[in-house]
Amino acid sequence: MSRRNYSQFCGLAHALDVVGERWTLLIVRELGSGPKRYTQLADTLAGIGTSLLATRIRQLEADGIVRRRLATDQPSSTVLYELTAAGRELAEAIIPLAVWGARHQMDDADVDNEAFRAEWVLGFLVAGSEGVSSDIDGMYEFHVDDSVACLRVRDGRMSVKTGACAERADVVVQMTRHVVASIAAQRTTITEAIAEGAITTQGEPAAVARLAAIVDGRIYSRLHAG
Amino acid sequence: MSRRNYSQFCGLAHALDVVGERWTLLIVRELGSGPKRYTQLADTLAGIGTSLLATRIRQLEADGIVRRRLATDQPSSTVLYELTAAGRELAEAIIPLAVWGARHQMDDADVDNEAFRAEWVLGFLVAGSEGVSSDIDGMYEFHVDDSVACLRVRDGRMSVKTGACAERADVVVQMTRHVVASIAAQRTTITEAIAEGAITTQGEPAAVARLAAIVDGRIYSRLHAG
DNA sequence: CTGGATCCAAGCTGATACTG
DNA sequence: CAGTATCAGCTTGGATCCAG
Repeated sequence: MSRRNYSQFCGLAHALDVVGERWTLLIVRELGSGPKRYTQLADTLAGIGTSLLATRIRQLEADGIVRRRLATDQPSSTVLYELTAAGRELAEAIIPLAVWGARHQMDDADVDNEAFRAEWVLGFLVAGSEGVSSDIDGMYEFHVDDSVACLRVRDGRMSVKTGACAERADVVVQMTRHVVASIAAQRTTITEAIAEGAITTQGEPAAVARLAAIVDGRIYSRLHAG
Repeated sequence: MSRRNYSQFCGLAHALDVVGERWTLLIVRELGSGPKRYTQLADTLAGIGTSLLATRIRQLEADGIVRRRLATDQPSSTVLYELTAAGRELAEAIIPLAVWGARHQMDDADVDNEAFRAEWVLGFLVAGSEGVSSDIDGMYEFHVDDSVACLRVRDGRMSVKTGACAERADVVVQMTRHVVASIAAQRTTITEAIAEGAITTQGEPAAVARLAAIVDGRIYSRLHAG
């Protein structure tokens, strides 16, 4: 009944005792961009199988990382899964790992053969809140191929949500996944890509420039630090 | 032959394709505190089994995270495993996850029944280099129960090594694992523990105070941020 | 000291079928 | 829609023994 565990008095070992099994961290990633329904998770996590997904969610609930909630605005008794406070901290804690993966383990060959979502690639922009000055606020809508996600910056913190922005976005940008791949791999910057026309933008030029500064500054301070 | 993979164009998914299997990240953690021999790894990672360890090391080598090297100062042809540049970046990227685990998933009940090493608990002090002003240098030797590790701070960066400091340490501190557990869980600070006599110190009072400020400041800025 | 080989147990995948 | 149940087949992991 009790899961396999490492039995080491070490933060990493304890973290992996809880979220080290296959699929578990990807579920946390999914819920990091807003509450989701069971079938939404099953769709996005292609290959998990309904039985294993149910098991993983149960484990995450038992460990206080995920909470189930009844959607109030939905017609029937639709269940929503959302992160607890500890779960949100976990979702932030894995961002450096995601950035590492984007930088070191993703190459162009993958782009066309893999599943893709805009919110997955926005994730690495949310790398910590301390770098963004708290007077920059904004809603930025990203269209990558046919996928849409919303990046919100407020009070020096960033958050990502699946789908279009709820309110009107300050800036709407459109690009292909190949452009995203180039930026992730640091072969180009968002500023360059906009200048070259690889990214089309709608919105005030000042707001666009602000977004570009955030993203490029973020990427460089993060990845060129080491 | 090729490993199971998630097939998602996402940094986290790609990172987990490479280091998501059981034991892999713990091997990276071990090599984060200095190069190690095969048997050292096998000893520390109790339960892994020699065959699986060999497989994991081979995978990490193939993925450019670990490199093998012949120890020049050793008698025979002893092999040493060490992290590559990408591996060191990975070791840094998983520190927030380790901090999360220490904060949320470790409680007192574990302390006596689990394996323990001083370098494991020093790991969460190394949480990023940007917080330490670059004029603080020092070598701090930690004795926790019978385990010894060395924390070095230089040029605003921290690093952890297994065993006693190579050079003479500025400060030597001695404590039990229970005190470490209390600090990790934020039930006390290192400053308080020293004042109460739960930690004994050797070295100049000014250097001790500097260490205390580093550790306590680091913990609080990291964990009270969210 | 560094692993390879082996055997068995545990975990994962995929499919299908069934319930409130 | 939101799961649970089951089951066969495959892949991984664990433990022990053994070889260069």
